[in-house]
Amino acid sequence: MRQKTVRANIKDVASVAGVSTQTVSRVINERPDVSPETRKRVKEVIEQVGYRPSALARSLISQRSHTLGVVIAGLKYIGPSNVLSGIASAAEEAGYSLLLKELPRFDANDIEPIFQALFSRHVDGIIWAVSEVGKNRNWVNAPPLDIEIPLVYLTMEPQKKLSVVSINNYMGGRLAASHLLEQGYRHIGHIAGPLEWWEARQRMAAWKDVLNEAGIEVQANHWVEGNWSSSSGALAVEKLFEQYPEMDSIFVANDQMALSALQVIHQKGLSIPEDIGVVGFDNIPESAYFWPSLTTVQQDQYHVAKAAVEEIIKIIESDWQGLPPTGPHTIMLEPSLVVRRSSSRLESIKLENTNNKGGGLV
Amino acid sequence: MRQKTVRANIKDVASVAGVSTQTVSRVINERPDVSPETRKRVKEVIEQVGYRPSALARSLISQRSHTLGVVIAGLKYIGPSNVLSGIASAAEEAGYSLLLKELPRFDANDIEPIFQALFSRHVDGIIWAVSEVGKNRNWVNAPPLDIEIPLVYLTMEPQKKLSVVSINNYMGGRLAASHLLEQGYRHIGHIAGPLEWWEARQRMAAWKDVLNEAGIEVQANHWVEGNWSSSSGALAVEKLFEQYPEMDSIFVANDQMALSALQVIHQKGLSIPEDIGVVGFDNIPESAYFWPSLTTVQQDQYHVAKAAVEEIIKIIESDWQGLPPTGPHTIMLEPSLVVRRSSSRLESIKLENTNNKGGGLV
DNA sequence: GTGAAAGCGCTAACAG
DNA sequence: CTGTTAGCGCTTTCAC
Repeated sequence: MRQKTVRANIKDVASVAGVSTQTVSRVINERPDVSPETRKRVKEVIEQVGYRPSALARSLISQRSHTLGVVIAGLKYIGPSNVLSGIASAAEEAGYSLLLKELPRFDANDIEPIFQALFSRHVDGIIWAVSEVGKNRNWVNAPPLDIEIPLVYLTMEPQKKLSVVSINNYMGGRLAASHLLEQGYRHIGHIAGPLEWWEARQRMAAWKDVLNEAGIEVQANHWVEGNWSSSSGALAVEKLFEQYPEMDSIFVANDQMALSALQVIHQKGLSIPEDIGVVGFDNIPESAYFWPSLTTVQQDQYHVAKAAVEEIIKIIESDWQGLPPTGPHTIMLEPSLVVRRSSSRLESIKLENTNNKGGGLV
Repeated sequence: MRQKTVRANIKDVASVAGVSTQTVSRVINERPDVSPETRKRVKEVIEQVGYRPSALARSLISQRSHTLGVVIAGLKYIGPSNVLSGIASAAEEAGYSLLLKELPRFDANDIEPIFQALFSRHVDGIIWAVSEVGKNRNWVNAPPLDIEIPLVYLTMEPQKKLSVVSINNYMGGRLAASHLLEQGYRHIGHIAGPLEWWEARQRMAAWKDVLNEAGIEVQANHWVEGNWSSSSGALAVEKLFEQYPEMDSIFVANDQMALSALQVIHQKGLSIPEDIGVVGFDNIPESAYFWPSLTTVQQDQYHVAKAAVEEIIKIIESDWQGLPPTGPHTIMLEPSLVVRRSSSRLESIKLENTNNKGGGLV
């Protein structure tokens, strides 16, 4: 019972204006070779009948959709949604639309239908914005279909043959651990993210390296694995206190876990940062209002996302212009440290000097 | 310098299989009227040449894209991203793709290009998932273009002629205020969200009504307006203490502001919930780990979103089947109260009885 | 400057 | 059961 199309099409415009469809086409594409009068008349008719060119028909013939596929997971978490926000605004700015697919899980491996759906809608490129977790990158060197379009990955171990854009998690971990050393802490524990995650492994490796370089031996009882959630953080910190009683500070792999760590430490009657220093990772907006305000590593997801969009559009445009394909790039953005109360044992530290978002209540 | 199309199309399949394109079409659409042998052969060829039907071409001819437009704002906040997550999974389940547009601001009013972009890509329906803020609904009764496709709004004042899906914010506010009364608090202050927001007005109105019904007079100095952010919450609570010294509890319009309220109250040396009770709104995952854990109103954004998708798909399918258009619906989902430590002055209260997400550390 | 014809990849309608 | 013809809405030759 499909109804006949109601919206005006190029033919309607042509016949009302008394010209051919080609002429209308020329007008809407702002081509030079149309006489001013004709152009004016056609434009009026377009206004009048409310004509809107069909991007679908255009894509079909031009083989370009000006649409990017975005694959993401965990939108209910703040990180991925920041990423998506960055992708959306960068794409908008560049005149591209976004076709969104959310994976049901971070380590979903049934990706073929995803690619199918995106290909069949002729996206010009794909941004794979799912963090590297477990074996969810197994397919990258043996893709499910021939991927003949640009593909940029967000947040994964750089690989020669792939375009990857990521925050440098390892450097972030180093910032955190080094800072605790500078503050005079020497027994620095670690609450890791789930080690299936590349990001968690990087942060942990940095912590180890920094301590080793300072001549401090890292032992198996000095760290515990969490799962990013606040509840896992609470369990982890309890365990850490048990197995590492000399501990005087903790580098926690994200702010959510750090939040519950703060709470457990309070309950033990210990004071922060005097007895125990705490540093988190992410700089979620609330962390400035934790009690005490949380020192943390700032990673700018929004700009990583922008960089990814810019990269993919560069590739698309250049290979549409027949330019030689630029080889795959790796782009690593550097995180920064936001120093707040939870780690500031030395009074000389100036708080919030790396962050303009308004200070915590110290 | 556009390259000739590389991907196999229906003609290629047809000629390799030695049948007409029509037969191939019948096979990919699982039509019954194809002989088993032909079907088998065609399917083999499809496999072999890696043929993927073009959704674009199909949409063009069938006038259906199986794509939904989603317009949203503030993706970097947790609420909107939860909403989007719900929309994404419900759409996926129903076999629809999503074309995403993020508005640069909640009260953006330059919506015509948004509609253009969505229409020109022939979306089957639009979910307007931007909260009602200020005058950003001015256009609903005089749309920028003829909107001939289903449109469902999320989170706005119900209107007779529109399909609206929302959490019942007013009831949420009532739950919060009533709970504080039950706990024996009598001087209940309020930190409102920005009153440009419909949701903020609803929550505030409920607070007023509940107090009035209990015979408590609400005065202008009993509330302060914030802007949803933690920093505004800190300022608001300071101001509230000044202008309403007898205050013994606060209903805060979201959890972020409640977080900084807790912090300020601590700094004043007051104890929660004994001296001051606090109730928030949203139930963000961290709120169970605030200090003390936060009583709050749970609104299930994810399910609101699902309801919206189901509603719009119902409309789409029914008017594609030529059924009489079902009139616009209003769907209101009820929030629930999650009782935690920050408001539990009476010991008899059982904590966390309405929430299965694992308790706060009380 | 402008138009006619062909076709992007697919499906509806009708033959046979 | 299967093929032919036409055409979705647009753009790209190539005439005139």
